[in-house]
Amino acid sequence: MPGMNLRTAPTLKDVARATGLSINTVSLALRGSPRVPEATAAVVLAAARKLNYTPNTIARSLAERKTRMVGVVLTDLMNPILTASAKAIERHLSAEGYRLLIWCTNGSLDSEREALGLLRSRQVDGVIVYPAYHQDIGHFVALRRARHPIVLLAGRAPGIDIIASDDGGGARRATEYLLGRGHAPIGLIDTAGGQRNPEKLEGYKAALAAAGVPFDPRLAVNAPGLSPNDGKAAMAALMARAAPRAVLASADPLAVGVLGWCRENGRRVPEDIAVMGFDDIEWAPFAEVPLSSVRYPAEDVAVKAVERMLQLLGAGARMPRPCTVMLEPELVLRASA
Amino acid sequence: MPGMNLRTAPTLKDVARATGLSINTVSLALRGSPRVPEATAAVVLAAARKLNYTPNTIARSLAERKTRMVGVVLTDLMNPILTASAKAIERHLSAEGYRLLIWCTNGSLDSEREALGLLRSRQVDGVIVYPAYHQDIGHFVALRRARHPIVLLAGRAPGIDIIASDDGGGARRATEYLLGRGHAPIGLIDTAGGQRNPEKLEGYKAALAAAGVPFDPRLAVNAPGLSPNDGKAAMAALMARAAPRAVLASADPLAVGVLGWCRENGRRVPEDIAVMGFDDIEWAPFAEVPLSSVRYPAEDVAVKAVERMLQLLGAGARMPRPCTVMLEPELVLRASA
DNA sequence: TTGTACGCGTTATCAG
DNA sequence: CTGATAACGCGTACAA
Repeated sequence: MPGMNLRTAPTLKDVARATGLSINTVSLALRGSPRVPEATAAVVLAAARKLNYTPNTIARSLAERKTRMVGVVLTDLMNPILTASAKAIERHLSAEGYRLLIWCTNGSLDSEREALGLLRSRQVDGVIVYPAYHQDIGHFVALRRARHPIVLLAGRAPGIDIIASDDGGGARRATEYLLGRGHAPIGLIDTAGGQRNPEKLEGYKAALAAAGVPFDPRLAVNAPGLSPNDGKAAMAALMARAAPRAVLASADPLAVGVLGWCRENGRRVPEDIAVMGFDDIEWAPFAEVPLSSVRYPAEDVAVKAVERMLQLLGAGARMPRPCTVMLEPELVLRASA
Repeated sequence: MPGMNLRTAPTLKDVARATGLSINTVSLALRGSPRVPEATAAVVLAAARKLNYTPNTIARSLAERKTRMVGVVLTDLMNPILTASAKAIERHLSAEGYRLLIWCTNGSLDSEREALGLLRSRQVDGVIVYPAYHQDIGHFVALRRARHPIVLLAGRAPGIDIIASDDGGGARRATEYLLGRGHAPIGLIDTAGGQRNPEKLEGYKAALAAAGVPFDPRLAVNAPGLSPNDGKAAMAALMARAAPRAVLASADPLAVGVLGWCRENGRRVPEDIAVMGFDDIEWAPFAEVPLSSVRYPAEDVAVKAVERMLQLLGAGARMPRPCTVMLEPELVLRASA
C-alpha cells in the first residue's frame, strides 16, 4: 500500500507513548498552547522531532472542518499571463498560510463544472476562478449564494465578487489608438472563447462606432487556441478575406503568431500592418517587432482577489456584500503599433 | 466559519436518514457495490442527487489511508517547458484518477524541503520532483529508501527513479554543431543554478576538449534568473569580457534575451553571433530570429515519469528496483545557428 | 441484502 | 495543568 507516510508515519499516539503523556497534552504542546508548561512542551517537542513526527493534515482538516486550501481554476496553464497570475496569487495566499489546489479547465465548461465538484469534495475553503465563459457564470453565483467564498477574475454579474481587468475598455482604447494613427481597417483576432467572451469585440466595435466606422464582420476572426501557431493560422484566415492595415490580437501569443505570419509573407510591421496584443507578457518587448500591448494588471488583480478572498474566508456566516472591481488596463506602446 | 461545504454539506448520514437505510448501505450503493440490489441503489442514488450529496474526500482519504493525490514540485511556474511538463503530467495522471498538488520552489533548496514536508503532511501518495539542484538530491533518495513513491525529473543518482533529459549530451552536441559550423569562440549562458547543475557546462566543456579547444572561463556566465531580461543582462556581461561568435543559452527564454541584446547592439544573428537555446519551447520559431534549440522531450518525460509513478503507487511493500532513464534530446535547427 | 461496531489521526469539550 | 471522551465523515470487517 503506497502513501508518503500513511503506513509508517508516527502519529500523536506514538509521541504520547514515547513521552508517557496523553494524546491531548501532546497535541496541545505541539501547537504551542499556553496551557502546557514549558518543561513539558520541551519534552514533547524533543520526542516529536526524534520520531520525525509530522501532523496529518487530512485528519486535522476533518476535525477542524477547514483545509486551509484555496482552489484556483484557470482556463489554461500555458498562457503566460495566467500562470503569472497564479504565481502572484500563490505568493500572497501562502503568506497567509493557505495552499493552492490548481485546476486547469482548458476552456471547457464541463471541465469547469468538474473542477467545482472536485474542489468541493476536497473541501477547499474557497475558490478563485478565471471563468471559461465570462457571460455564463450562473453556477458560480449560485455557489456564492450558498455562502461559499468565491472570487471571479473575469465576468460581470451582480451577486458575486469579481476582480477583473476591463477588457472592453482596453480593447476600445487600443482600437481608438490604432484609428488615431491612421491604421484602418483594423482586424480583430479573438480567442477561441471569443464568441462567449465578447468584451473585447464589444470594445472594438464601440471604438469603431464612436469614430463613425461601420463594423465589417469579415475583419473579426477567432483563433482556435491561444498559442503563436493559432495566431498565425488566424492571421492567414483573416488575410484571406480582408486587407487590414492593423491587427488587434486578444492575447500576446496570438500577436506573436501574427508577427510570424507577417514575416513569412513579407509584410512590414508596423508600416504595412500594425500589430497590437493583449496582456503585455514578459516576452512582448522581445518579439520579432517589440510588441505594443494592452497590459493585464496581473499583480493588482492577484492582490485584490486574495484580499477579497481572505475577507470572505474570515467572514463566517455573515458575508460581506458582493462587489465588482474593474481595473483599467494600460496601453503599453512599443514598435509594433 | 467558512468552508466550501464543511458546514452545510450533506453527508452519508443525511442520505441514510432520507432513505431510511443505514449509512453503510448508502455508502456501498453510492460506490456501486454489487452487494446492494439495483432497486435499493436507485433509491439511494436519487436521494443523494436530490440532496446534492458529494463524498467528503478528506474523510475518505483518512479512512482509506490514501489521497489519490500526487505532489508535483517544480522550480519555476513561469518556465514554459516546466508548465508544459506539468500539464502533460496532469493529463496522464488524471486519466488514472490522480490529482496534482503543485508546488513551486523558485529554485530554493529550503523551499524544496518545505515542499516535501507539506506534501508529506498532506499525505500525497507520491511525488514527482524537478529538483532545484541536480547534484544535491540526498533528501529524495532517503525518502525513496523509506519506500515513498518518488520520481525525479533530473539528476543522477543510484537508488532512486529518475526520468530525465540528457542535458550534458545535448549541450555537447549543440557545442559540437556550433564548432562544426565554424562559430568560435562559443559563449555559454547558464541558469542561476548553473553552479550546482553543471551538466550543461560539462557537456560544453567535453565538446571543446574533444575538439582540442581550451576552455576559457570568461566565456561562461550565469544568468540571475530564467527570463528574457535575465538573458539580456547575462549577454551584456558576457560581451563585456569576451568576444564570442556564438552563444549557447541553457534555456530558450534566456536565448530570446540574447537575441534582444544583439538587436539593440547591432549584431546580426547568426552572421555575427550564432545563438542556440535549450528546450525548444513553442515560441522558438517565432523569436526575432527563429531559434535553434536543444529540444526538451517534455511529453516523453511526462509519459515515462507518470508510468513509473503508477508502478510505484501500485507496488505496495515490494517496490521495484530504482532505475534511471536518460532521454536523448534532439537538436532543432532554425535560422539562429 | 442490510446493519453494527470499530478505526483512521486530529481537535474540542469537559472533567479531574 | 492534564486526561478521558466524543466528535469529524467515511470504509471495512463481521454479524444478523
